[in-house]
Amino acid sequence: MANLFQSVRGFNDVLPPDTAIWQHLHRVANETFAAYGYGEIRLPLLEHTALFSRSIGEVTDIVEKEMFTFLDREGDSLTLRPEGTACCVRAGLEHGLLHNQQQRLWYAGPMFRHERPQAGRYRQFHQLGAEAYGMVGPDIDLEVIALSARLLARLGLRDLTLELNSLGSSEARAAYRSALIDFLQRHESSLDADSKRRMHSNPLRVLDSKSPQTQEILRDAPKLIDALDLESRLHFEQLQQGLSDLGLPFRLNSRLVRGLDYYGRTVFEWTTTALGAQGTVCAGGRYDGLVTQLGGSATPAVGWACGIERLILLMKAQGVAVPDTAPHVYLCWLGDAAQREAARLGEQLRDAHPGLRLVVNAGGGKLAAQLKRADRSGARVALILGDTEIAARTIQVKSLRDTDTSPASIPEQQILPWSELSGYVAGLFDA
RNA sequence: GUGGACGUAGCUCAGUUGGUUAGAGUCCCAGAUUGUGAUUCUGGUUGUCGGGGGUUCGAGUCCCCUCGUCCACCCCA
Repeated sequence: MANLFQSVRGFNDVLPPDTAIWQHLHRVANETFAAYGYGEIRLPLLEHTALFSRSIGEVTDIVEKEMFTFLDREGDSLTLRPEGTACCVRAGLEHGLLHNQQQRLWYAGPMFRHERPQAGRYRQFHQLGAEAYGMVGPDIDLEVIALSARLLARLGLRDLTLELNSLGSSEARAAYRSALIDFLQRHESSLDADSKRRMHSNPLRVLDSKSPQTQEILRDAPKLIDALDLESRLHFEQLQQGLSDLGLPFRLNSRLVRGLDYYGRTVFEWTTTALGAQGTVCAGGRYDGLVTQLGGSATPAVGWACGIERLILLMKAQGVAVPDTAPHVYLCWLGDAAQREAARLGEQLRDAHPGLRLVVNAGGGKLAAQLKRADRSGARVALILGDTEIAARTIQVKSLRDTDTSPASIPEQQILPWSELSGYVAGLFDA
């Protein structure tokens, strides 16, 4: 059947088997951020367009061609947020969170970029981010990286690489930038087309080029690491020392740069080879200039963002176990009297056991059909209530799964008086 | 945004050089079993062949346009 409507391209639904993974991820994120004293900030999806063009950079691809921007009824230019950091700084300034103080914040939610969709890259995608304000030293860089490492580990992800680089102070970077442009101009004829274009718009990104020929030329290019100012070099060395102290392995990558203009000094990425071209799962760095750029007083800041869809793809690829959400119990009934009794018993059991997941059969059906639903629901046991049971104030308990994991094995089928039902059910979960 | 592959039942897919009424498995429903699932057997339902246009006596099959998915690039989380 051809559907009358379908979702907008790159905007996806998340359906029940998958929502369990999303919920698990959010639960783990919540706990991990709490473990480091980070508070959640909830931000609107829509901002004034200028917020992003001023922070991300006028000539970046995001601002030039990827934003969902429109005029509202009053003629104001609004944009669905393409990233969270600028929004977070805006909120921090608006509510006075950043002036002369420290803040540890995190956020999660949808972001919007008008790109050609691909697995792990959608027009509405979701990010999970950390932001720390008001701390200059490498200790906070270390903290946010350790936090990201712990989050990824708690999600059960393996074989990730932490890549690390320093972009230096803005002065050092500006000097390096012109040195690099000089170098690139001398080799312009040998560069690939993309790099020629980027040479002027964002020369640092040429370092990232995938063209082997360009990479060959870049071997003789001036190195960013050699251009670092003394203070940035010290900062970077102390961060590396800290990572070693915590036993967090990393790989120095002098080609690691950022697409967004506001980064300086520390930049890092967690990458995987398991996701094709969408290999970056988490990326971040320091952006000491951003708060000033958006009208606040000078405030150092460092943070990162994870792509939730990519984390979930990776969790699936690596077969990460997610807590079971199947019901514990499926209650079958036969006849009108049993139906009423089943509804009453179901509510009673839910009162007694707030963690219990219990489905009461609905929509009728003969016992075979009800048991089939019970089986397909994933429930561990089915309860059966008919006229015979009601007369005796009992209920039949039928085991639907092999329970070889529990030493006190459940007999396949037994009859329990109502008075013992609650105690029996308690043994089915939270073990 | 650029290049390429693919769209057939709810799901996974077959469908010959264009040829009658488009198939399989699975799922779902019913029965074998008036109250016992997952196994078995029998029967049944499910399609504007992504959409529109064209060529043809005839199009799932060929052509054009369009929408969508995927892969790579670009970019990025």
